[in-house]
Amino acid sequence: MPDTRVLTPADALPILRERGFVQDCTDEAALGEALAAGPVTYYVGFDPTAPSLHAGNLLGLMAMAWLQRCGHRPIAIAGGGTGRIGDPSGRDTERQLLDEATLAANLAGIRRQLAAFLDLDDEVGGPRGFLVDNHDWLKDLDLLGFLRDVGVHVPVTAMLGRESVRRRMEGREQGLTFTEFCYQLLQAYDFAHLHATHGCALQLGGSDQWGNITAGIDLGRRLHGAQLHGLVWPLLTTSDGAKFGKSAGNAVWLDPALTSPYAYYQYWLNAADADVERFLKLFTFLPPDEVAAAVAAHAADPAARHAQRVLAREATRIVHGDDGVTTAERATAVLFGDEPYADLGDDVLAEAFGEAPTVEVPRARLDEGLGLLEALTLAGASASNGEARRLVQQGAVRLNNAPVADPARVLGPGDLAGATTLVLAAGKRRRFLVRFV
RNA sequence: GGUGGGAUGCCCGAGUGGCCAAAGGGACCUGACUGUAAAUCAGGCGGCUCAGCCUUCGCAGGUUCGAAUCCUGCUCCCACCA
Repeated sequence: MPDTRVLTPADALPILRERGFVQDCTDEAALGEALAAGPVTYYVGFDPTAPSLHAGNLLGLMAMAWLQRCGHRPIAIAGGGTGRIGDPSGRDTERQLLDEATLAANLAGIRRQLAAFLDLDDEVGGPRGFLVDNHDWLKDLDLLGFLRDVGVHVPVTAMLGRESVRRRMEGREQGLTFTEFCYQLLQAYDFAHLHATHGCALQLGGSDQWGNITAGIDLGRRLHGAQLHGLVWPLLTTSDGAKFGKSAGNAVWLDPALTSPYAYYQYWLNAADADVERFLKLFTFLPPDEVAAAVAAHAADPAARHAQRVLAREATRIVHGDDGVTTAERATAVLFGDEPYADLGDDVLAEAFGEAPTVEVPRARLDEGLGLLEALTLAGASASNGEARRLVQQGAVRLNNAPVADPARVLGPGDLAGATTLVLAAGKRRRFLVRFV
């Protein structure tokens, strides 16, 4: 249920604060006044080093969405220009540079995903908001002009004082290349440029971006006499210390081809009790009273995980729509029930297990008898037959949802759950389809 | 440039001639409990045709009945000195 309150520009800062997006900001009174005075154009940068945005980008996406709902005007920058350089903040080694084709593909993917959160115009400079690639203006900078017009306003002492630079300079092994050193200058230039060309007055980012953001505010003042604002959200961790946005060590992507709607839904459904309220505020558009209601219902009966279900449903809906939610919930219902699978049509299997990895094996293998261990390895449930053997011996393996305890078990045509398919499970959650063709 | 020290399984890190497929920890996988959680407990964690066998301890050779452990050369890393 989306928030049906009518939001005004003045609501922006209180909402962001209430929902946990504000770790720090520049002069809060001035920022509040600017936002209250009418639509403010703001920007958030996205790293184009991957073909899809991921859960770690959600804070920025949600913050942008709230601001737009309050009537402000978003600019999303895909850092196609700075992505060619690499931000030294928060990393100890020089980043790998990307080639042009990869960057172009990544930008296209990001553009599609932004549409789920923001209402953007197609053309740069549009009134509703838009996506730009900072490569568009950075590529044309000429060195002499840049040094004369911009460089004279940049005190090197400030650049040297930044935490990210100092740490690298003090590091015995690392050092810092000139290219990396200039990264903050380019990002600062972005902000000043967006102010000059589109009236952008606010930059948001993760708290690790604070230095880069204030650098841009400085440059905007020196270059254009502008008063710019900055706001950063906290870096997220989960209560059990795992990295936020990682599932079994893998990133949780927004692209359904990389992380299925089912897997995405499951990520949120598995949120720890201690995290769920925070996540409801950050990653759904539910109004505060509904968040409170979900949390209260959960506290009354933790085993039902009401709050996690609400979180999973709403978060999945934002990215994958109602259809994604339906698919994910249906798959969840079948996968976590404990009926043996028998006499199922292949279409039913495909529907229920569409999310599971599938391998195709020649039909003859089944007719002549296929060893269970080999089947597990073929399906990807185990890395070797030895591992498959261990899984069986530990009682982790189920065939069509019925436990199998014999490592020497041989699969035959009678083990099919449908016309061509059987379902192997390793543990409670990992399912694999084997299709015989 | 000199002098020492080191390179071990996904990561960290023991091991200085046989009892070593290699201690311990982490990560990860599985089971029990539970709520598809957390915490806890238990098992597993090189490969195989698995009570046995095969291949691993930077790389290449050598000594020995037998080497991760000793010797030689090579590659890379670290510390201190200059």
